[in-house]
Amino acid sequence: MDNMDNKEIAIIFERIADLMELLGENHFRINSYRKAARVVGELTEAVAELAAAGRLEEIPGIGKSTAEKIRQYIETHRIEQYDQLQARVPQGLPALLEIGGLGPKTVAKLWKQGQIESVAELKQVLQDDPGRLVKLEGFGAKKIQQMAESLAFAESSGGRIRLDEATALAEELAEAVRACKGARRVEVAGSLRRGKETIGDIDILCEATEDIAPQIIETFVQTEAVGRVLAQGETKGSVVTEGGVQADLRVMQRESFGAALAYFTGSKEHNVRLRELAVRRGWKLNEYGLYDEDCRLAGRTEEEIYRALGLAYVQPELREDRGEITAAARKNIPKLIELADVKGDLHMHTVASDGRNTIEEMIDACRAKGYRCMAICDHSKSEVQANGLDEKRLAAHADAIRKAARKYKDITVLAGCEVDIFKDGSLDFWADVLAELDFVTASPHSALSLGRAEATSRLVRAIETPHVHCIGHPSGRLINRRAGMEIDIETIAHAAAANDVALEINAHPWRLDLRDTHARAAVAAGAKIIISTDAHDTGGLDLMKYGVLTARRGWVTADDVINTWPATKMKAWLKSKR
DNA sequence: GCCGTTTTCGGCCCGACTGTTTTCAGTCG
Repeated sequence: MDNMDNKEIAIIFERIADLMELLGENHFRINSYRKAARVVGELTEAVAELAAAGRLEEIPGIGKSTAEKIRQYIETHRIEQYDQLQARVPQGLPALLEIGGLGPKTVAKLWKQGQIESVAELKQVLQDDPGRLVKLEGFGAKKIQQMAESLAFAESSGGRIRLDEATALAEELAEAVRACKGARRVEVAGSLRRGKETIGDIDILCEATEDIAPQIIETFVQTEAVGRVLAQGETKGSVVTEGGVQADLRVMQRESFGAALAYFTGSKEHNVRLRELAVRRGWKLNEYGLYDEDCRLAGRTEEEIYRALGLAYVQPELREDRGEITAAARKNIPKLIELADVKGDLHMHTVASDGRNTIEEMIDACRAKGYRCMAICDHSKSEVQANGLDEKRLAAHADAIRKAARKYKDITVLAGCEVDIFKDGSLDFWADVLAELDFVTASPHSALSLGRAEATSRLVRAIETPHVHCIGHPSGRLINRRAGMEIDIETIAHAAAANDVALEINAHPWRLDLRDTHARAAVAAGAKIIISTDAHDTGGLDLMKYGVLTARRGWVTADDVINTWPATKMKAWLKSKR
C-alpha cells in the first residue's frame, strides 16, 4: 500500500478549501476541509489501510463526508467534488492566493470584476494598464502598488527555512531588540520555539511599557538584517529580512506577557483548542489574557493560563493539536527528554572517512560536553565518495580507536561503524566483520527513491541482521532538498522493538530523521531511540539540541532514548547485540 | 463539514494593521 495517497488527499482537501473560498462558500465548511487536510497529511498510517479496516471516521476531524471522499480517492484516484469545483473556477486562479496580501475576496474580485484569471494575467495588467484595476471596488493606488511589490517578491522568495538557519536569524533579530532601552524581556516564539523542522516566519515577543513600544518597533524595522517593512504600528512590526524571511515583533506589557507568549508560540490549531475551552466556560482568551467578562483570570505566565483552564502545562514542542489538549486535561503529559539527559553521542565521523577531526579531537570534544559515552562510526566501503573504509582499514581504525580510548577513564569510546544498507536490505559488511565492533549503525545512503513497500522491507531486513544496534537516518531525507524514502513506520518500529534494535533520530538539522511524527509512532510501538549528531567535525556535536527538539515533538521521554541511560544499563544493552 | 460533561442541532477563536473607507472589510497570524 502506498502512503502517497495520504499526501495526495491532503493536497486535494487543501485545494478544495481554496476553491470553496474563491466561490465564497461557508467558512466553517472550508475550515473542516483544511483540518481534514492537516490530519490526513500528518497520519503515520496509510489511509488505505485505515479505510480497509473501516476506521477512517475514528480520525478526529474526519467525518462521514470527508471519509467518503477518501474512500472515493482510494478506489478511483479522483474526488468528484474536486473535479466539479475545478470546473467552476479558472485553473490559474488558486495560484493567486499564494501572493502575500491577496486573499480569497480580492482574488474573486480580480476574477469576477476584472477578468483576471492567473498570476501571469495579473502581472500583465499591473505592467500595461494598472488603471484598469482602480475601477474595481475597494482597489486604490496603494493597494495596487502593494500587489505589484508582493508579486515581484513572490517570484524571488524561497519558502520555509531550516531550523538552524532560523535559529541564527532569530537570535540576530532578538539581540537587536534586546539592545533597546526599556526592553525588559525578549523571547523568540512561533514555530521556532516549538522546534519545527522548517520555519516559515520568525516571531519575536518583547516586554516593555506602552509608552516606549513604538520606539522599540522603530528600532526593530531599522535593524540591519531587514530588507522591507510590511507593517509598522504602535505595538507590532512586520518585516521581510534581506534573506527573504518574514519576521514579526510584538511589544506587550508585563501582565500580558504569558498570554502573548502562548498566543504567538501557537500552533494556530493548538490556540484554537485553548480558546474553545475558554469559551466553554464562558471566558475569553486572547493575547492579553484569559478573561471572565472584564475580570482577568490569568495572563502573566503561560503556566497560569493552562492551570486556569484545568490543564497540565503543555511544552511548546507538543502544541500541534495532536492530542496534547486531551492529555493535558487528564494530567497525562509525558515528561519529555531534555538536552541535559543526553549522556553520549553514538554517531560521528573522523578523518578516517569524511570527517574533519581526528579520533583524539572528537574524544576531547565529547569529554568537554561531559559525555560518558561515544561511538565513532565512519562510513563503510561502498561510500566511495565519502572515503568509506574497507574491512582492512576498518580493523586498523577500530584498533586505533581502542588504543586512544584506553587513555580515558571518564568516557567510554566505542569502536563502531556506519555500515551502508544496500537496496535489498543487505549490508556492506559480513556479520563476522560487524561482530568485531562495539557498535553498529546501519544506514541507507542510496536508492532513496524506493517505494514504500520496498523501502520498508529493506529496513526491516537490516533490523533483523545480527550485530546491528541501530538504524541511522531511516528515511534518508534531506530537508528542503529531497524527500527520502516513504516508510511504513509502524512496521519498522515493531520490527525494531522485536529485535531490540534502536532507531536513530539524526540530529543534523538537514536530516532530523526520524522526523517528529515517526519518532512518536516508534516509541508508541515500543521501539527504542538513539539521538545522535552524525558530526563530521567537533562543532557538529553541538547539533544535539535539534535532535532533542525533534524527539520532544515526538512525545519521547528520556527512558525511550538509549543514550540517556545509566552506564551499566547501556553497557548491558550494547553487549546483548554482539 | 465536524462535533458533543450545555449531544444530534447549533454552534464553530481573536485582534492588529492596512487601505479605502466616513464605520469597515480584508488579510494575516
